[in-house]
Amino acid sequence: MTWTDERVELLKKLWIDGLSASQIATELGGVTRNAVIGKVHRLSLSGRAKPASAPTARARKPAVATGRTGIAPRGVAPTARPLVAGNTALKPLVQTAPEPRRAMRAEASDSVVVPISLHATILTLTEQTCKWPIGDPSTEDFHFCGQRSGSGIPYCEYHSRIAYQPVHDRRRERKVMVGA
DNA sequence: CCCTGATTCGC
DNA sequence: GCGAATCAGG
Repeated sequence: MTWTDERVELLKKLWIDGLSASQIATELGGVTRNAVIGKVHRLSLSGRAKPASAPTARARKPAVATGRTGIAPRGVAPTARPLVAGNTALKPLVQTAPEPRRAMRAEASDSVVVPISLHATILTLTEQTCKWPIGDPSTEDFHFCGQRSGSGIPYCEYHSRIAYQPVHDRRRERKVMVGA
């Protein structure tokens, strides 16, 4: 894949919007997150909202006897305000989020431990983190479970039990949904 | 483990 | 210029 003007523009937009490198890579397609990060640096777009943090010295190699000696100073000028982004992206998703209905009357104390919330936000969710909504979407404390979920499964083991309540709730019908 | 971004350096 | 490999941190 080549970095066409359009792709670069989209990259800039998404990066500024606060998406992670991997998310952008997925969005663009044909590139890895490393490619995205590399490009971001070449474009000097790095450090998008770092008010103040320790310089955290970083060096990949022990710097053996190679020719390099000095460390290129990296002047990071904190200028623009953070401008926090992301809130708007939460709305649409929330509406689609499943309702945690009180279906779990059985305490589900089988063997599954009630997961403690990791306070995952829309930005920290991935394809393998539990997307079970917790709290009131209209309030600040709203978040997602965030537990590790199985590959491709949207919820952790605990919430999957709640989400996928078997229809045969001891009723006479036994339309087993086999197949998958 | 999974994920983040940062950096280096062979290509 | 590009980005895999690697690092450091959460």
